[in-house]
Formats: sequence, structure tokens, C-alpha cells
Amino acid sequence: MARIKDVAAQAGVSVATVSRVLNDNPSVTEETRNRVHDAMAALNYRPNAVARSLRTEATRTLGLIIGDILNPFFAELARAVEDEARAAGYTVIIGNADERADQQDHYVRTLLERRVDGLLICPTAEVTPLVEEVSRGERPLVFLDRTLSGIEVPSVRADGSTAIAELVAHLRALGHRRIAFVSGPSTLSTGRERTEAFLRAAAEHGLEIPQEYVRVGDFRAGSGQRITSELLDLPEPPQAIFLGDNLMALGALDAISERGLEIPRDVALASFDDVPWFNHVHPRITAISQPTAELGRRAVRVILDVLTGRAAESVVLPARLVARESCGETGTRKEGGS
Amino acid sequence: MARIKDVAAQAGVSVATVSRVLNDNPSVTEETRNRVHDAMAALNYRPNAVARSLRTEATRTLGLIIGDILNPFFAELARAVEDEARAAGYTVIIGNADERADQQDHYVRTLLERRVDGLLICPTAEVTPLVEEVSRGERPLVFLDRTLSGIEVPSVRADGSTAIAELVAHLRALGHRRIAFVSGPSTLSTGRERTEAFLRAAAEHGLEIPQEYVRVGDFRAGSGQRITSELLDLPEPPQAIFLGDNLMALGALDAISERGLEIPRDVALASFDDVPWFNHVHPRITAISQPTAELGRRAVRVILDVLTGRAAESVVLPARLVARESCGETGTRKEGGS
DNA sequence: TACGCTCATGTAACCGATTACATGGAGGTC
DNA sequence: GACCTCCATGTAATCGGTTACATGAGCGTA
Repeated sequence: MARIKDVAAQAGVSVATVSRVLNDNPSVTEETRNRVHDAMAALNYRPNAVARSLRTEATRTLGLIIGDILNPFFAELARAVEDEARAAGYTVIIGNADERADQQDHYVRTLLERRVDGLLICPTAEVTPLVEEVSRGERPLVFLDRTLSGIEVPSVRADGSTAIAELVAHLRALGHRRIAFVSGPSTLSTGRERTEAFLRAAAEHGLEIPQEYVRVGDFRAGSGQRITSELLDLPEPPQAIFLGDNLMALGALDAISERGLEIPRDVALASFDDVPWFNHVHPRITAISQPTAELGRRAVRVILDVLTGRAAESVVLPARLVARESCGETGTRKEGGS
Repeated sequence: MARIKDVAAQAGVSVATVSRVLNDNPSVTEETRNRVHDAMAALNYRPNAVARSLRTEATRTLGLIIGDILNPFFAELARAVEDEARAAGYTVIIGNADERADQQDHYVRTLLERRVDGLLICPTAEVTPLVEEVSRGERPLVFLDRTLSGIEVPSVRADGSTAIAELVAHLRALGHRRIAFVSGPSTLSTGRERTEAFLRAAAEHGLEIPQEYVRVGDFRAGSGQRITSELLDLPEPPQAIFLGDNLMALGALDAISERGLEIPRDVALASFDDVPWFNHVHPRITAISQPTAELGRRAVRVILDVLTGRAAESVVLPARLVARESCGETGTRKEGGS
């Protein structure tokens, strides 16, 4: 594979000049520049980014660690991060933590060794010593979607409280009083916050939520199914079930159809996290939609701010209710957009 | 950030010895090894993979270029590739070509500059000069999911012909004779092959498929919706519609419910590409399931074979029919697994 | 003509690892 | 005790770029 030295020889200039051409240094004559370009084409030269990174101490690479790429929420997040990064000339390495702290740490370690310029992490529940260490400034770090209490790092996330309040109002307006909520692990900021927002909203509407209606899942389909089954088997089952993420909603659909029940006639269903197919099935599923792509884009901008020495500010964007038919027919269909 | 030189000084040895410890070279004394480990811990040393790669000419990184991470099929593929690569000590850089040749080439270029050890590509329709050039041996290359005619490269893909024949038989058994097929672009091997398999199977069942029932989509939701609408508006609409991928099936669902039609009573629906939610909606959607994760894993193994100088053989795995209820009730439910 | 300034280009150190080869001490053999 | 072997460790070149600094050609001015 041709090196800069070969190009220099071919063009009859020094390696410094070739390097200048590569980096668009204006002090190179038009004529020399052309000779160098010709030489590069003739040799099919491809600059070695590894060598360049070693010297410049910059890889133009960002690391992104997400929960699971199979979750459409994270897929959309990853897609947005990649698009925005590419626009800025950066490459992204994605790591699937699979919601496991050890695997998250594996990627943190690998990405640090590869000297990524910055790290975007959707942290798992536990604060690991490694993440704690990195947060003290070893590399630029931004938390995405979730935060970790006790760790001071800029973060980009959605706030669902207003939307959750709207959802409770929506359910209330449709006549539902017995509402259950299946949250994510309480160790995750997203799990905790959604639970609190739900209980607050319920209280404001004068709804009494018995303890057995507030359940803790793990943001995976299996727990959604199991917990929904348990809820439906209660002596007094809830009239509406609100799942804390789209995967648990998937599981809930199973539990409901297993029992031969129909949505929304027999039980109402809503989900945090809107995903495309919610809008294409029957009945279409009411959900709280996060500005997922925008979160990804903003996260990239925040970390680029850190990289360029600008002040990095945390970002909180509002989620919004997308009322469809899975909680009952409202007559005036509020919104259907996907 | 501590370098190998600092570790050497701290441990009172030379950089060569530290390097030997890093690479598990057995010729280092137990005692020296411990001293070096202590020094690394004390300095919080992280080996610089960039420097290592420059010297060893290996990055232990694979590049993966897919159509779109938002498509669950590609997400699952990417996930499997990453898992298998991680198990072998490799990192994966994923590029979203967004089904555009120019963006595919952008990633090919970037990944080559970063000196990935191998390239896994789900090629877009066109044969670009760049891909053609790489295929001549510049870097190990394996095609995934799709192939490109005229380019000799090991490939890993699924063969759907048997499953498509089964699907046609299934539809036939349920009484459907007028079956439409919406394929992908004919420039893609997956588009062509599925169309041919469908027409062959239909002919074998003595079904006459009018030309207007065989349509070309673009593997995106919009075209599925548009084409399904057109099919349903025909003077003699099809009794069953078979979509060439899951996104077009999503669009078809819209077109059908827009018209107030019900599946499978008014029209039967089937899709190539099984995705998790097909099994959780009502009616559950009949689909042809590809061994997606296995494709991803095998692709990694093939490219590792190339890297280690072993003979690399192309892999073709069979897809299979997962008959559910969207084509009509069979009485004996054939299979429901997800 | 001599001097100085500008500017395109060249020379060489450097980034942080790996590794071929050199070195020298310990232990064995006669 | 001389010599050889083995083996743990050290020295220094190397990977392919970038860039601070040196150089010298060309030109203007007095």
C-alpha cells in the first residue's frame, strides 16, 4: 500500500509537501498541488488514518455505548448520532452494553484504548468504578438518555413528566380510574423519574393507585408480559396499563391476547417510547414519544462543544403524548402522526 | 496520559519488557511481570491501540456497511456481527449506507483509511468503481445478505426460494389464487431472486399472475403503502399480497386499514423478513424468516477465515416460512414462534 | 549590488507502540 | 576454570504520518 513517501517521490516533492496537500494547507502552489494529486491518483494512495491519529492525538472518532441496538429506541438514537457525527467529519463506534455493567465497561475500556475523541454513554444502572474514573476528565464524556446520580457529566435526555401527566389526564377523561404502571429498574434515572411523574399525576387527578399497580420491570419484553399477566390476574385488575418502554409493551400485548382480551374494550394500553409500528397496527397504540433523533443529534453537538473547548450544557427536551386508540376512542382523534 | 515509557521507568525495566508483558510473552519472569503490572496500575496506564496498530498493521477492527440500522433486519444483523466479533477480540464500526451508493462509498473510503482489517458490506444496487476496486483484493471483503453480479467475493446470504414456494402453497391451500408480489429493486440480488422464486412457485401451482400483480418497490415503507393502494384499487384486486420486506409490509398495513379493510378477511398479507412485533399484533403476520443472526455470525467467521489465510467459502442458509394468521386461519396452526 | 522580506518547500524530530537483534549473567559440562 | 548454552532483558529501528524550524529562491528597494 502506497505511503506518503511514495507519493512524494512520484511527485518529486518532499513528504511535508504531500502532507500539506492532504491537509489543505494554503501555502502550496497550485501547480505543486496538482502534481501531488496526480501522484496520489496514480498510486491509488489512501492516507493512513492510524498514523495520522498517532501524531495528531485525535482520531475523529466517537464512541457510543447503548443498551441494545435491537431496541428501536436505541437504533434511532444510534442512527441520529451517526448522521450528525458524519456531518461533522466524525466516525462512530457503537457498543451494545446489553444492559450489563461488565459489557458496558468492556466497551469503555476498548474505546479508551482506541483513543476515541469522546464518549457518549447511555449508562447502565450501576455506577462502575471505571465510568466514575472516566467522568473525572480522562476523556470527554456525555450521558445520553439516562443520567447517573453522583456523577457530574453533561447529559442529554428527555423529560417525560409533562407527557405522563397528559397521559394520565387522557386516561382519566376516557373513564379509567384504575391505572397500573410498569416502570424500569429504579436504579436507572429513566425508571425512577417515570414512576415519580406517574404517581404525582395520578395524585393530582385524585386517583388512588394501590401498591400492586406500581410494578418494576426491566425494560425487556419478558417482564412486560409477566407483569401484565400478574396485573390481569389480580382480583381487581387495572382498567389501563401503562408500560415504561416499548419492549415491555410488546410483552404486554402478548399477555393480553393470550387471555383473549381485547384492547381497548377490556383493558387500555399505553407505552412510553413511541416506535413506528405502534402507528400501523390495530388498534394503534397510544404512546409517549421522545424526540429520539434530536436527542442523538444534540448529544453529538454537546460533545463536540467539549472537544472544541466550548462550555457544554446539559440538554433536556420534552417528550409528548401521541394519543391513538389503544386507550379508547376519544371521538376527536387527537393525533396520529408517526 | 501514561505511556509505555512511563510504565517502564516506574517498574525499573525497559519498554521492551513492558511490551512483552502487554502481549503475554512468556519469556518474562513472574517477578518482573508483577512489578510491571503494579506500575501499570499505579499510573492508570491504558495501552494506545493507535500506536500498536500503526506498528503491527492490524487494527482488530471490522467495518460493517448496512442499508439502514432503523430496519430491524439490519439491526439484528449488526447485533450478531458485533457479538461474534467481540467474542473474537474485534471491534466493529457500523456505517449506514441508507441505500445510497455515494454514502456506501463514503464509508468504504473512511473504513479503508482507518485500516479496518476486513470489510463486511451489504452492497447497494450499483456496482461502484470503489467497491469493484476493493474486491480485487485491497482488503478482505465479504458480502452480506446481498451479492453483486460480476464481483467475485465470498458472500453470506439466505436463500428464500424454498420458503417462498411454501408460502405460495400455503396461500393456495387457503384458497387464494390472485396473489400479488411487491419486490425490491431488481438491481439488488435479493430483489431479483425473490421475484423469480415467487413466479416459479406460482407457475408450479398453476397460478396465473398478471403483470400488474408483480410490482417493484424500494424496500421502504412508503413504496409498500403506495403499491398496496394501487393493487387494492385495481378492477380485480389481489386476494393476497406478499411484500418483499418488513418495511414495505408496514406500509401495506396502512394502505389496508386506510380503506377500512380487514386482514385476512378482505385481503391476505405476508412479508419477507420476520420481525419480532409481527408475532405480537392482531392478526399475527405470516412471514418468511431469515436466519438473520446466524448470517451475521457466519459473515464474521468467513472474514476471520480470510484474515487467517484459511480458505473462505460462501455461505447460503435457508429461510423458512412462519405461518401465522394474516393469510387466513389454517385450523391447525402451523407455527407461532417468534 | 547589497540587503531584507516573503513564501514555497525541505529536513528531521516526534507520536507510542512492537520486535529483531544484542547483551550479559547464571548454570552446566568437561 | 574455561567455555558454552540458555534465557531474561535491553537497545534501537520501525510503522506513516504531522509540523516546527531551516533554507533558499525571487523580488523590491535604496
